Amino acid sequence: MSAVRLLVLGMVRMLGRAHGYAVHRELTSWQIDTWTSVKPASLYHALKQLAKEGKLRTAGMESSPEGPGRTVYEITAAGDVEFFGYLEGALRSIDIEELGAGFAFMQALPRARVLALLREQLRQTEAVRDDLKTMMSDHPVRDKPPYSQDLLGLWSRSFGANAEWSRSLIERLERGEYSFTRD
Amino acid sequence: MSAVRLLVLGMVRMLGRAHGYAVHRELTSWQIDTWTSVKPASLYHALKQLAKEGKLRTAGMESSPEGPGRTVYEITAAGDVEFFGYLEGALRSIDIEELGAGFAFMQALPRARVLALLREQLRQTEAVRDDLKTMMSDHPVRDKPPYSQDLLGLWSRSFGANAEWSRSLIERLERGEYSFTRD
DNA sequence: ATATAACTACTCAAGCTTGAGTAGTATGGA
DNA sequence: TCCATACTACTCAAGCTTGAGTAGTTATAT
Repeated sequence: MSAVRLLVLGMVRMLGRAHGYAVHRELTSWQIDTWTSVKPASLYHALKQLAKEGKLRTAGMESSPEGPGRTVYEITAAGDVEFFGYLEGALRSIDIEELGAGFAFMQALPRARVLALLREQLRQTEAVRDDLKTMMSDHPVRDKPPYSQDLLGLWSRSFGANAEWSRSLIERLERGEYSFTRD
Repeated sequence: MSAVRLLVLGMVRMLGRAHGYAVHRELTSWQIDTWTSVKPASLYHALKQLAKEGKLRTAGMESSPEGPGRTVYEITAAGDVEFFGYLEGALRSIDIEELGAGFAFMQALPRARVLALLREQLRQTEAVRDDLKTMMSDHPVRDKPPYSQDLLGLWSRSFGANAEWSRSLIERLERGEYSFTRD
C-alpha cells in the first residue's frame, strides 16, 4: 500500500465533500511534499480508482466560478471501513512514509488505540533494526560488492532513528499530549 | 529514477552476459531484499525496457539443461554510459535506496570520484536535515493534523541518521579502506 | 513408487506513477 | 492596454510495479 490512497481517502473524509484540486490544495498546505511525493496525477488516479471500487461516490459536478468544471467526491460506508483499515496499517507500519501519513490522521482513532498501534510499530521497527545488526555481525567484512555489512549498517541506523521518534511520540501520547475527538 | 535500472544494468555489466533469472539470483544473493524490494517481474521489465532503448542487447537465446529457454543480455556502449550516469546520480542521492544501490557498485569508479560524490551527498543530506529542522521551529506547535512539527522531526532524524552513515563511510574511504579496480 | 516441495525461467494483467499537456480565468505590472 | 505569469482543474500516454500464474525439472521424503 502506498500512502496516496490513505491520504486521499482521509482528506475527502475530513473535508466531507471535495474535488481533486481541493484535495491537492489541502495536502499541499500540509506540506506533504516535504516528506512524501504526491503528484496531482496520482491523486486524480486514486480518486477515480476509489470511486470505481465504491469507496468514494461522485457527488455531482460543480462548475466553479473560476476555471473548468470539477467532480466532487464523498466517502461511502465502504470507504470509511477502508480508511480505518489503511489507517491502522499505516500506524503499525515500519515504512516511514506510511507511518507519517497514518500519524497525520491519528485523531480519527481513540488515543488508546493509537498507542497500541504505535507500540506495535515500535516493537517491529526495533526488531528489524536488531535483525539487521545481527546480520551485520554475521557478515564477514568483505571488501567487495555489495559491501553488505555497510549497507546493513545504513539501514539499521535508519530504523534506529525511526524507533527513537516513535518512542518519544509514544511518551508524549502517554503524558496526555495531543487531543482526540473520539475520547 | 528507481534503483532497479541501476541494479539491473550494473549486474549485467558485472556478469558480462546474463539472463533474467541469473540477475535475480545474484541480486538475491546480495540480500538486496533486506534493503530494497526487487520483485522478479520488475527485473524482467527493466531488462526488456533497457534492451528496447539500446542500453542492453540480447545475446541470443540459450536453452538451459534445467528449465525453459532463457534470453541472455549484454551491456552496450550506450548502456555503459547510462550505468555511469545512474551510478553518479545514486552516489549523490539523498534517497537511501538509491544511495545503497550506488554504494554497492562504487568500485566501478575511482576512489577520488566516489569521495567527491559522497561528500556532495553528505552536504545535501545535511542541508535537507537542517532545512527540516528550521521548518520545524517555524511551525507553531499546533495540536491538529497533520502535526507538521512532529512529522518534520521524523524526517529530519531520518536524514540525520543517513548523514552520520555517510560521514563515517567517507572517513573510512579517506583512510584507504575498500579497494578500487580503477585506481 | 509417488507426491510434494523447491528450483528454473519467465509472462500477464491490473493497477500505480509521472512528466507533459490542455484549457480557461484571473492578476499584476509596464 | 496588453502581455506574462500564476491559478484552477484535470487528462493522457508511457513507463513502472506487483501478485499471480505457467510450465517444465529436480530433489526429498514417505
